[in-house]
Amino acid sequence: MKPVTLKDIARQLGISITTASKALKNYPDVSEKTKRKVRELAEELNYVPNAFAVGLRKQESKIIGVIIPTMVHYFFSTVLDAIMKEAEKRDYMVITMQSNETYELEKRQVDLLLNKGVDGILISLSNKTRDFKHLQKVIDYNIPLVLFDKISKLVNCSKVLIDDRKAAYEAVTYLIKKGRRRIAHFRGDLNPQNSIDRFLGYKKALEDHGIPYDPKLVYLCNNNSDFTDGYSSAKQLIDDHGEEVDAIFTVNDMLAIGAINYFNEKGIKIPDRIALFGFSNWFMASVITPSLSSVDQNALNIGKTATEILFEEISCRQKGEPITHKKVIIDTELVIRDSC
Amino acid sequence: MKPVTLKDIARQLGISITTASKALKNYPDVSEKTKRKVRELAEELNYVPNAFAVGLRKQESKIIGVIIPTMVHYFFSTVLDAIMKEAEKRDYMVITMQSNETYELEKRQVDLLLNKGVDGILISLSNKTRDFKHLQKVIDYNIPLVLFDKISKLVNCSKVLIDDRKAAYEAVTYLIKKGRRRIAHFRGDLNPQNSIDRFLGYKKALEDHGIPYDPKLVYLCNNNSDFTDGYSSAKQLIDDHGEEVDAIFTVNDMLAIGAINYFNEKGIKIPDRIALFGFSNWFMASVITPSLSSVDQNALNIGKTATEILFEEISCRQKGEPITHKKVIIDTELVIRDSC
DNA sequence: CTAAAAATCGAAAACGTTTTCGATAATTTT
DNA sequence: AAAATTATCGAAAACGTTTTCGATTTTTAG
Repeated sequence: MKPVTLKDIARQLGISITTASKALKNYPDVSEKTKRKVRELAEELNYVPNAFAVGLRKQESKIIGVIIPTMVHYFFSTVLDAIMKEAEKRDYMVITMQSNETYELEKRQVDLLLNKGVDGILISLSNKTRDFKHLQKVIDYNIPLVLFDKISKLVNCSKVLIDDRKAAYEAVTYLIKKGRRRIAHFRGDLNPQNSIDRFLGYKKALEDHGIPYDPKLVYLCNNNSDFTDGYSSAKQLIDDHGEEVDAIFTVNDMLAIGAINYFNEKGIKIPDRIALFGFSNWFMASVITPSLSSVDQNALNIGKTATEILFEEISCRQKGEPITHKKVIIDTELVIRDSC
Repeated sequence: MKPVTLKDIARQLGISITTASKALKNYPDVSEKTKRKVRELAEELNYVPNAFAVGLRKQESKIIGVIIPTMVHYFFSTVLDAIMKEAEKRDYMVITMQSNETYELEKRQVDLLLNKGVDGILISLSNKTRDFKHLQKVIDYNIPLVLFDKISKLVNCSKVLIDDRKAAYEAVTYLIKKGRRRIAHFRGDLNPQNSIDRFLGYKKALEDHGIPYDPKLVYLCNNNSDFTDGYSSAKQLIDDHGEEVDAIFTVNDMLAIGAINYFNEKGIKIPDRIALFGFSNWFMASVITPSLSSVDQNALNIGKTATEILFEEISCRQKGEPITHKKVIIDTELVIRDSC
């Protein structure tokens, strides 16, 4: 079974391919009668335009590309969900690629997407990306590009992100308002800007409320993909400081959950003896006992906004209008649960 | 900045487009000297073949399509991870679509993928899909199709799935071997075959070990996307049967975790007083306290195998060889943790 | 040195669509 | 009835690649 082409329709109706094409596109120089006949036959034969031919001719693919560090992650799969739904609304399809947190893959995937002729690209950068030539290439090719979540200030394009520093500040301030004074922080790796900003927000909240910042209360947790790191850091924290510490703000929910497991095991009461505040509002935060307070990143909104901006730029480009880049900060929200 | 074409290369070297193309494709009727010159210039100019033109000419897209009910789900995002990695190995890209568990979307998305000229399609069917004309269309178009996880016996194509009945049988048998006698079952909706099979496995395990099947111990949980259903069913179970019940086998981990939350709250000891066994081996199962025993579905293996079969069929089709459909059962594994 | 064989190249068609522009036919105006 | 206008159509080029096949040149064989 071969797909139906304009040629088939034209031949059956005894008209030219040109007229058939124009009839379907509702050109004014085709009679109503012919238009009707063409449309009816096209419907009957289930005609769909060949995407390669259209792409070749019009230089547009109706596809956008997305590159994320990893798929298997509540935040990213949620963002992707929003992206796909926005794309679908506009009859667009989405090619997704995983950089696996490596620069080489990310670079290669940008090339692949460009060569596929995608009409726009969304990227959340890998932690290891320090060089931006691959992104400059996208810009040089005049393909709309929007960075989200993991962005870089060095690239001249639209960006959608949250204010990590402010969000962390609010979370820690909440703990302080609840009477906590010795607040530890489990911070993340030094690379991604996010964890630095969250740390800075933590520090600023302490200072603004007259609580001295104590570096001995900050623990570096390198391995974010596992909750054992949170577990062992919690143990270390108790060993180091004993009864003194009354709260922990963690750079993500995984670490907090590791800590909760440790405290549950040792019979250390949450939140009475120690309170916890996570970050990301992972699905799991609502499921663990006690449930975990966390900062909601509004992943759906990030995905939706980034995609909307991308399509604005795509439409500008098609109309030949100049493109103005935007930087949008998505609001975060404190979700308060039993852990504090 | 315009992409480089064969024409550009040909002109700069004073040769024909034909020769340039053949040089890059290593045809035997091009001299080594010309080949070298073409290849060097192509490298220098960063030439990449236009995907539309290649697609139009060769009738292949180097893209496969994937339709899943939802992206935001540990199982599906893991399968997708495997699919994307297998595709990448073969220089293929993946277009993903979400049916959102509706037949209409699934049907529409199949059409969109076909019209995009994808070289193959992987689908995990929506719960609501009862009609398979859209899949028959794929087969009629001679596009390789592989169903995974949520499959249908009525479609003549390759399939990759687990043996739900056997897996449930093994899980319940494990509980019995551990001395449990009154084993309840939280079952899922009636629609997807999976939950029926898991129920049947549960029932058969009881019967094979001389434990009478008691329908009063089976609870229907409709809402799988939330753990409140597991919570309330656990409460109901205790209200109905009190001390009598000593284990629960749940159709998924979400329900088990809801139940754990209830038992933790009421001080009902797990596994002493009641044991639990989940299904899917969700990431969360290892994180909750007590950690949850579960059936691992081997999502990575499902994705990998399905994709491998798809590419085999794609390659057969290209060579004009006949395609033989396969049905592969992926092994599941009991992951024993603290809940039993 | 000629004939046959081999090596090297390029013209042209094809994939299916879109769009420009010129041609013809039908209609209206003078 | 002739001229001008309008309505309707189709030929052809273009998008960039691949592949067939014929043409030319070079090499080898006789």
